[in-house]
Amino acid sequence: MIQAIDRAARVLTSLQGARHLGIAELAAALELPPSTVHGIVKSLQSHGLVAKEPHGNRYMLGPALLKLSNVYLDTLDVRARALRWTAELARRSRFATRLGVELFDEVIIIHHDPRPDGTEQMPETGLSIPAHASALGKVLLAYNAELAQTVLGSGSGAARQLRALTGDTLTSPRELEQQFGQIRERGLADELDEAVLGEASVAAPIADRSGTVVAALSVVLPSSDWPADDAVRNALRETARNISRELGATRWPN
Amino acid sequence: MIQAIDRAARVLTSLQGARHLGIAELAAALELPPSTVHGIVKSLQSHGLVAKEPHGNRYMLGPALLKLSNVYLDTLDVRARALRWTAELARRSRFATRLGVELFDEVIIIHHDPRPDGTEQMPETGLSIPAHASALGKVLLAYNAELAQTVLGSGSGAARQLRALTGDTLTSPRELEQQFGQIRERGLADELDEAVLGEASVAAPIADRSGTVVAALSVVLPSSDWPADDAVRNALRETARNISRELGATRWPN
DNA sequence: GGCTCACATTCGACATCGCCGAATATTCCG
DNA sequence: CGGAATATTCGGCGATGTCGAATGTGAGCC
Repeated sequence: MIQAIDRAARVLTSLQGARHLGIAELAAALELPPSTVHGIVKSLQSHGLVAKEPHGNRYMLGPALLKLSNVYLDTLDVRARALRWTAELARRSRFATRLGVELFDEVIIIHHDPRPDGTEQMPETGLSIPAHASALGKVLLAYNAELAQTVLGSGSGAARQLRALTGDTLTSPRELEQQFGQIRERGLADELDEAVLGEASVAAPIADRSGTVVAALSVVLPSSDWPADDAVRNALRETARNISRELGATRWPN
Repeated sequence: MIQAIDRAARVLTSLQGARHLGIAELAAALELPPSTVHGIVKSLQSHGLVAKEPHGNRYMLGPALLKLSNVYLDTLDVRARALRWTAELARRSRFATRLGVELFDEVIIIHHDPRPDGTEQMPETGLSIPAHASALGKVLLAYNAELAQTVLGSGSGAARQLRALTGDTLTSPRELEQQFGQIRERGLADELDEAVLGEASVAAPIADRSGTVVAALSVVLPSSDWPADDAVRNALRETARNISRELGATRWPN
């Protein structure tokens, strides 16, 4: 791990959490001398990765990130191939759909089709949700033991507490692990009020050519509509299968 | 400029251009030994800024960029305040609108309202366009001499050629500079087929509390509808003014 | 309006940290 | 199954980034 790059990344992460920070604040956050932080920030700034706020002397994330992230989305094969299918799923199910991939202990939404009822809804692409608190995340965890290991805690019976987002968030690794067997069996994961109150979701795995689960697809429904009826669950499973097939998968988990 | 961070940023830029690259290809692009590049890439990877492609051994941009860019957009004051206004402008003008900020010699679109005719349109947020080939860019250049300096070439009468995107792109710094006076006078910049054939646009500056132009707003119209009629031009100017006012500007350029 | 303080920024010397070449492991070809 | 191209690991030398002190700058207070 190259020290300077590690520090630079931590600067970006700090700004991600705090939006606007001065050199001194950053220095405190990273436990480094201000002059050191200044050098890092200047380097990042010269590439547009951070920007100085117009008239203050604090720094914020920079516009280059937007360009990079746009290219990132374009390079994702899963996403490109999934778009048509998810739109169709949203239309048929009358619910919003999400496509997510893993980012450490979170799921990041790489595509979102709003619920097709004509209401204005905030686009969710780019949002990230703790893996253990979402149907998307549970799918990714259930099919990736290594990831589950790192998220749920170090190995054996460690009763590490996970972060609760609502009163219904499952915070015990054991409870979650118990769900994984069922998820693998049914090819679907459920979640009810675990990330956002009033919101539930069902997710299915998407596999690539090698059979690895590379993404998850979910439909999001009001908690009052939970559990989703079989028509929706089947449509979801079918859609995930079709996307997997398009990625070259010959067998898939569900 | 810290060397390691500079190199890391150049890795990201290379991946931005080429989508997928192996260590050897990256090493060639940056003119560095492969082992050096490997260290850099590994460091970036450990923060999710680059990712190894699922089964090849090439690297691509990573999901952390998406999360960062999402926060970047949330951080932008101009954007938050402009949203309501641009939606209204799109509705009234019946054209698509764009909000852009400067990123070196380009304009990056930080918000896009699709043309409200119900057709499916690709979202343009995150797209970047060379500053000299867009109405948005011309506005930003006209009101920022320092920026114009660096984009149009080093000072005096250097006849540096700018990149042509279409046959109609203005590639001579002199021609562009001549437009700037008019732009400042009218508070509007025009562009016709200079970035994309068949597409024209008109843009207006957005100023902040200190009177600095921090963003530009444009309406995009089919070339066949150019020049935009006065109703549209006035609505555009009004909208830009309203946004500026909301940012605390007491005087604005147009 | 002047003074003070806190913060950002610059600079240079020391020592650390990352760079690179060679060796090894791995993957992808034929 | 063999060979080549590529990714990856490792360690010693030296360039590079780090940090403390000095300077510049702005804001807030009396």
